[in-house]
This record gives sequence, structure tokens and C-alpha cells, in this order.
Amino acid sequence: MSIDINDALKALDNPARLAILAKLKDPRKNYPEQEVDPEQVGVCVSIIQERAGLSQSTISLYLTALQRAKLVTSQRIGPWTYYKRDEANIAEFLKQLQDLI
Amino acid sequence: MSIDINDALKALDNPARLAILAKLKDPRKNYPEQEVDPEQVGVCVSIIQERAGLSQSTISLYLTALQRAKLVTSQRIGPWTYYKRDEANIAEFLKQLQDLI
DNA sequence: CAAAGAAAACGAGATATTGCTATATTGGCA
DNA sequence: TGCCAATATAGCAATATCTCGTTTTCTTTG
Repeated sequence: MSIDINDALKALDNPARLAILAKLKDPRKNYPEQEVDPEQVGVCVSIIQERAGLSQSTISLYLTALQRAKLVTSQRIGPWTYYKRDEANIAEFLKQLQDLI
Repeated sequence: MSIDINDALKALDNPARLAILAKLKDPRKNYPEQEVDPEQVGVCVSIIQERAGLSQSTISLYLTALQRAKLVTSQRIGPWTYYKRDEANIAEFLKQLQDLI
């Protein structure tokens, strides 16, 4: 199903979550310590956490929130969970917002 | 000064405030009882309130919040306060958001 | 000046969010 | 199996937001 504009706005109404989504735009630059190709699989929680300077549990919570809002997807590979942007939904959200307001 | 993206997102993270901003796009259609030309001066608080179905104090607060976020401007004419969209800032917000995320 | 209407400010209770520490769960590996 | 690293979840106190009813302020008009 398609993205819900209010859910997306709620997820983005937090500077840390907004910054995470923004940084995931260029993961190679913003998360260079990520070894597995971030464009392919995403960036793992602990690396996102380091950069954000918040606790592990808070970051995990925030990533879950972004995922509930359908702005990112996650995939677990072994012990790691990788998060990456859902470009189609982000684009749809921006379009919906633009049309609405 | 220019708009702050986090302030704007905070203001829009509320379905009622989002709807008000959206409705102000076409005030003649959405607020037909407004007699003074809404494109010129805006729509007054009590008319916005009627349509929104929330208390007067809540609407007043919400409009103030939208104004603090610089998404609308207000002008008082006699006993009425008219609110209208700040198109330049709204466009700038959308552009900033698009560039950021 | 008094009265009335419009809007804003105030005060309050319910609910939500923030971000933490502590604990649980998951998966890989010796 | 038992241990360790990576995530997720639970529980919590502090703060913020929601939304109301009430009160105050502002403005026009009699």
C-alpha cells in the first residue's frame, strides 16, 4: 500500500530522524565505515548510531519508526539489520505533500 | 529570515493544521462564507474554526503555530484576524525538504 | 462609557514523545 | 551447548502536545 502523509510527517518531525533519512541519501560518504555496499543492502544500526550520537535503543526505535512510516526498509543479514531508503515511497510522499499544501 | 524546516515539519505534524494549510489554498471554495476577498486578506479565525470542528482556542493556537513556523501570515482588520498562506515560504520549505531528504 | 463580538491567553487533564538504562532476543561461532 | 556481538523491546521519568473550558484583551458600535 501507499504511504500515509501524516505518518510520514510524524516520522520526520524529529531532527534526528530527519537527519538519518537525509544521510542515507549518500551512505558511502556519510557512513564510510560501512563495509557491505550500502547502496545495495543499506547501513547497519550500529554505524548509524555512532554518527547520530544517541543511544543504541533510541536509534533502533527511530529506525523502526521510519520503517513504520514506510520511508525506509530493513533487511537482516546474519546478526546485522541494514536499513536503506525507500526511494519510491519518499518520492511519493514528497509529491503528495506538494499536491496537498 | 528564511523558514526552518524542523519548525515547519512540527507545525505540519498534526492533521488539523495540515488540513487548514491545505484548505487555505483555495479559500473561496473551502471558506465560501468569508465575505472579504480571502485571496487578498485571508480567512478569519471563526470561519476556519467552523470548518475544522475544533474549539476556538485550539484553532487560535494552531494558527499561531502555523504562523510561528512562517507558513502563514496574519493581519488584523478591526475585530477580525485574517490568516493566509505565505506562498513564498511554503515553496521554500518544500524545496528545502526535497533537497534534504 | 457599556455592551457585544472576535480573538488570544491562561490553566488543566489526558496522552504522546523523547531518550535513557536495563533486559531480552537473535544469530554466528568455538 | 555456551558465549559474544548486534538489535530489539520493556520500563521509566521528563517534557511536550493535544484540546478543552474559562478568562482576558481588543475593537466596534450604541
